[in-house]
Amino acid sequence: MGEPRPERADARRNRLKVLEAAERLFAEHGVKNVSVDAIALEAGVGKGTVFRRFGDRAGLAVALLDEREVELQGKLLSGPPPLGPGAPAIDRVTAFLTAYTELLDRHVELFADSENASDGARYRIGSYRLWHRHIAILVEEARPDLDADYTAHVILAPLAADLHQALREEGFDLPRMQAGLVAAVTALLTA
Amino acid sequence: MGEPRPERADARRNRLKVLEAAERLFAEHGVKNVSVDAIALEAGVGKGTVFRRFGDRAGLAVALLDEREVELQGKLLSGPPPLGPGAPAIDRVTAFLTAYTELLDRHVELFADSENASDGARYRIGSYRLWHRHIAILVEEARPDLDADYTAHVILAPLAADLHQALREEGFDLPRMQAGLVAAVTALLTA
DNA sequence: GACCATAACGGACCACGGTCCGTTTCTCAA
DNA sequence: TTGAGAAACGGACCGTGGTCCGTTATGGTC
Repeated sequence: MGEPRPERADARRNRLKVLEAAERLFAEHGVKNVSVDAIALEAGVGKGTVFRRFGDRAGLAVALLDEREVELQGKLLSGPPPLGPGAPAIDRVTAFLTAYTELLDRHVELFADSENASDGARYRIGSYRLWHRHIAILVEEARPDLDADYTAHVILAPLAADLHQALREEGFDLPRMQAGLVAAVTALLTA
Repeated sequence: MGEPRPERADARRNRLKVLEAAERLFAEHGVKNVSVDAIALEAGVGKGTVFRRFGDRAGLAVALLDEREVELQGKLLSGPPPLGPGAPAIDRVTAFLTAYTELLDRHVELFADSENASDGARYRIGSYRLWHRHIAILVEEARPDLDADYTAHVILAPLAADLHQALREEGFDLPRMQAGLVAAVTALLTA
């Protein structure tokens, strides 16, 4: 890990152009109907630039989600309870699941794209790691007899974007899923 | 639903050739290092034939998994307890999860491929449907106060192949995951 | 056996994600 | 200001999944 050199001016310029172009095209045509070529074109940038910057298509989606996720992360780490510290574990988990599903529901397509990293990149990126650690700590608090690390993955699994999307299409609405999830996880964490 | 016309002789011949070729190549080079072109070539068949028959890459994986899954399905529906009918719901769910994770662990790559149907095809195919219905019935039996339909999806979510794969790579072994899953689901289904 | 409707075949073709590498732009220090 | 080294650019290029449609095999009928 060397020092992270400041971002070069042209790099920053292009990064913003790409993000902006992607947001525009995604909003207009739907995430999955927009190719990376199209984004590069709209941004007035070479395709190689997009990949250099974001790694792959999923990375671009991650970048677009980032600011919304960061907001939630901030609330978890230092916001008011029950999302932030200071409430019982079950309440905090419930608050997290509710907030996350809200976010997920509003940006399913983007999440779906961001989770599609053929290899398991999804489980290695920062935000998943953070959600996982957060939940694991709360599991440990509520049910020290369980395998907190693994159980946290179990709790996060139903938040997969493709499942959410499929269930929406099957007629489930958000409140029903939130209620179901909270009920399940509450049962799980109540000794 | 019209009558399903018997399979034509050449079609059957080619179907078997493709399945056989795929199995061979997958075993030798790893599922994700084998292209559909390569399979068609090895099978001595046009690429179009493969797609006509199996729809897409995921469909081919599904076909390869089919016989193993059918075996488990049979045991669920009419085998001896606790997998089959006649045991308490929790025991049946436990037995199912144990058996399924066994299967999943043995064929992760294939499962991963089969679940990669960019759109949510995964949740629409027969086997998922069947697992879901099975679990939903047992949830209903054990915890009639829960939303059985949705809860069944929650219980199946941790069985996603990409998660399983990622956790294996992170050092979790099968018994640990089985134990964790059974513990979680037991807690969930115990009122 | 000849004929026909129909289903299956197969490979050229396309779009897309991702890589590569010669060219351009930036930064910073002298 | 300039020059050198590093970093970023960008578009030609590649492999892959998936489609299309003219050609060929199949199996029933007379």
